[in-house]
Order: sequence, then C-alpha cells, then structure tokens
Amino acid sequence: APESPMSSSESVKSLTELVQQPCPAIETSKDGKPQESSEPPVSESQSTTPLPLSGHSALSIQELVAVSPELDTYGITKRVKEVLTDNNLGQRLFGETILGLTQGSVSDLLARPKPWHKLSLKGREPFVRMQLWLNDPNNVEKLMDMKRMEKKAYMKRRHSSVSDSQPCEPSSVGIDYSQGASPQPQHQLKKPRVVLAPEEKEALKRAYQQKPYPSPKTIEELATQLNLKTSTVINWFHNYRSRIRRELFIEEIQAGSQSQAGSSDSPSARSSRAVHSSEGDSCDGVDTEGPPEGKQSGLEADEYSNATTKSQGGQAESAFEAGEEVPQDARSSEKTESFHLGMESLEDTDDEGRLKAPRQSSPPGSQSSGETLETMPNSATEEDASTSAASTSVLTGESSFKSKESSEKMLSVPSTSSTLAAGSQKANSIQSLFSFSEAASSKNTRDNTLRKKKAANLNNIIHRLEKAASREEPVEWEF
DNA sequence: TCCAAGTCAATATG
DNA sequence: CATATTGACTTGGA
Repeated sequence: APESPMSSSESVKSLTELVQQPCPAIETSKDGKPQESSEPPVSESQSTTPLPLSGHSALSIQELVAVSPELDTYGITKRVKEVLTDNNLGQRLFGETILGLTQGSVSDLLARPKPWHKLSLKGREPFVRMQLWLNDPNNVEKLMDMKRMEKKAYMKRRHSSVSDSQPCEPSSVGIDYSQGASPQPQHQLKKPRVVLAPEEKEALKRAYQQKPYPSPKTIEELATQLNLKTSTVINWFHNYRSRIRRELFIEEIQAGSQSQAGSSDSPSARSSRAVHSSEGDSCDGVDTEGPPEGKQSGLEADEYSNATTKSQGGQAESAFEAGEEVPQDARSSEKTESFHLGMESLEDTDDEGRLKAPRQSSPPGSQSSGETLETMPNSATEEDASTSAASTSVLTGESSFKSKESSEKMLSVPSTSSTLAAGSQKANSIQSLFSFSEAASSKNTRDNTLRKKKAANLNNIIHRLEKAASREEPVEWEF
C-alpha cells in the first residue's frame, strides 16, 4: 500500500490524530479504530517477526507511519528524554519494550534525531512509536511496572533457582531469552571487534577529505597502508559518511532559527582547494581550549566536518582537485594516486609509541610475510615519488601545533547543483525555506562557528532533497 | 555491484 | 549500574 491517494478518510483521520504530536491530549478519543493504546490485556498477537510491542494488530505501526503527519522528531526526542530521566527510566528498558530497539540505538536516536523528511519509512517508525507512547497517559506507569518485574525476575534468578517466570503481567514481551548457555567455552571465534587507533582514524579522515568516495583501488591502498582489512576501510567510509550527514541534519534542525547571513557562496562558487584551516579564531569563544593538556585531553567534538561531495547530476563539473583518475596533468606515471596518510612527523609528543595491538592480519598465525609491524612509526611508506602531487599533496594540514585534530575545516562546497533541475518553484520554495531571510541586519549572531559549514552544505542538502522530491514522496512536504 | 539508512552489539565513558 | 560511541551487518534501491 504505498500510498493511496486519499483514502479512507476516517480511519486515517483518527489515526492521524492519535499520533499528532502537539500535545493537547484532549479528546481524540473515540477513535473509530479499535486499537488503542493500551495493550495490557492479553492478546499479543505476534506478527510475523518477533517484534514485540505495541500489540494490536500487527501491521498497524507501519500503516500508521504511512499516514502519519509530519512529526517533530527533535521535539519528540526531547520530551522522551525528559520523561525518561524524570522517572528514572533507562534507555534499555524503553528501547526494548517500547521501540523494539537496543540501548545503543535508542541513545543514538535520542541524541541525534534526523528530521522527519529525511527519514525513510522504517526510520520513522521509532518516532511514531515514541509519539504514541508520549500520548499514552499510562506510559510511565507501564514502564515502571516492567522495570519492577524485571528486577523481580532478576532477583529470583540470581537468588535461587531456575524456574522461570512469566507469571504475571500483561504485556508481553517475552524478553529474555536467557542466556544460559555456556559462558565462554568454545567458540573463540568471536571476532575481536576491531578498534581503530586514533592515528588510523586520523589517516582515514584525511583520506576522506581528499576523497569522500574513494575508488576500490584507493580503498585497497588505504587498507594496505594502514594494515587494515579492506572491508574495515569500506565500512569506515560508509559509517563516516553517514554519520557526517547526520551531524549536518542535526544542525539543520537546531538552527530552526536564524542562520547567519552572508556567505557568499553564490552558485558556482568553485571549491577552493585550499586546505588551510587555519582558523582559530576566536570569536565565539566557547571554550577555545586552553592548554591542550591538562587533565583530560580534550578532543572535542566537532569531528566530522566537511561535506560530502558527489556530483551527480551533470557530469560536467570537474569537481575539484583530487583527481580521480583522469587528472589532466599529472600523467606521467599515473601512479594511481597514493595518499600518504600523513602522520608524518606528527607524533612527537605524546604517546607511547604505540604499536597497535594485535590486529589479526593473517589468521593463520605465522607472520612470516614480512611486513608486520611498521605502520605507525612515523610515516611508514609514503612517498614513492608521488609525483602526482599536484593534487594529492593535501595531506595533512596542520601539524606543527600542539595537539592534533583540528585538521578539519575546509569546506568544500558542492557547488550548487548546477542548474537546479527543472526550475520548478518547488525547489525555490524549499530553498527559500532554508535560507534565512529576514533579520538582515542581525547583529550579533555570534555563534556561528560551524554555521559556515552548514551554509556550505546547504546546497548539498537542497540538492538531495530535491532529488528525492522529484521522485517518490507523492505526498508530504510541500508546505 | 555500489550506496545509504537502520540497527546491532561490543566497548568506552561516566 | 547507565549512557555514548562505533565497526559491522542487514535491507532496500539503482
């Protein structure tokens, strides 16, 4: 049922109201629909999958999501967080019983909700559930009950016996699949869980800045140079890209208000190769860090930066440096670009010369092959004449300063999608929606630290939105 | 196949 | 204990 253009009005309507976020809480009752909120009673029809929750007719959630009006994801998470903390309810419990998600996912969702229009149907589900839960007058009580029960069960288990539980309680959730089974006997095949060293992450980030979408060849190279599995590098890029994207969305949400002005960036601003990030600047105080050292090393947040670049749309572009293959110059020994993941001298200071841990490189022990260590000790490979330098030279900026990081910054504007596809006013309206407006004079507006970044990415975001809009999403977001 | 979006689940932190 | 982070896996689309 992908959409049926207006359809059963009433049922849709009642459902819609059910979800409605504004709070009123008033009536709405009467629902023509039988479902409702509570589920205390019996029936737990489990639908196909083991997905718990919200009982009632299985399919409902998805249907609800399909007809749900736009929800304020940020507002919802904010309220959920409040309710949870006020009542001392944990994310784990909430996630498992209300959303059907694990603690980590809940944490992520609550901390970084994506705007409604950027969510897929699946991604909207948790928000609809949260809204439903917020609307349920007994929500807290129910969770508290669950908590109690869980505790009870736990005590019992640890205390005496075995037996099992399942006595009372409404709701279902048969959580607990015990874990009995052997603690740790056999399988040592438990993958160790790769943990990238800070230096490795740094190197990857640098590589990302040069090329957010590395070619297989490049990936292979990176993997080799860092001594990581290819899949790890691939996964890292996927994850990093998507997490950066999310950060940007966040800013979008929070900036509900004004967004600085200025920023030239007119269409067609070519990216600047630039690397510099010098920055520093003050303004905006905000911590500004002081002594990098001291107790805790800061390592602050902003982390991700710069945008994703992808020019799709017209192929004209020429994008920017990074040459991809086909660099116009730089031929000579094609070289296939090699990044020297910087790391050069840096190090200095700190660190113990870490040698990273046991990466499993080759399963079958016998490290004969040779290379084994090497890796971190400064620089490691690198070079080879890298004539191609022309572009790749970017590596590392910075350095020479105390701590590391801060290498970021470097906005690369996707250069507005040239010619917005089909002029369509829709695009315009959307654009205007985002781009600030009034408040021209504005005075202070301090705080734009990353606002810049945001502005740079705006185009990219718009581009994507537009792309998405062109197809699919028959309804929704227009005004 | 690649990619993006969602998640999981092990670990890190607090 | 709880919450936050993050590499890997899963799903769904081209």
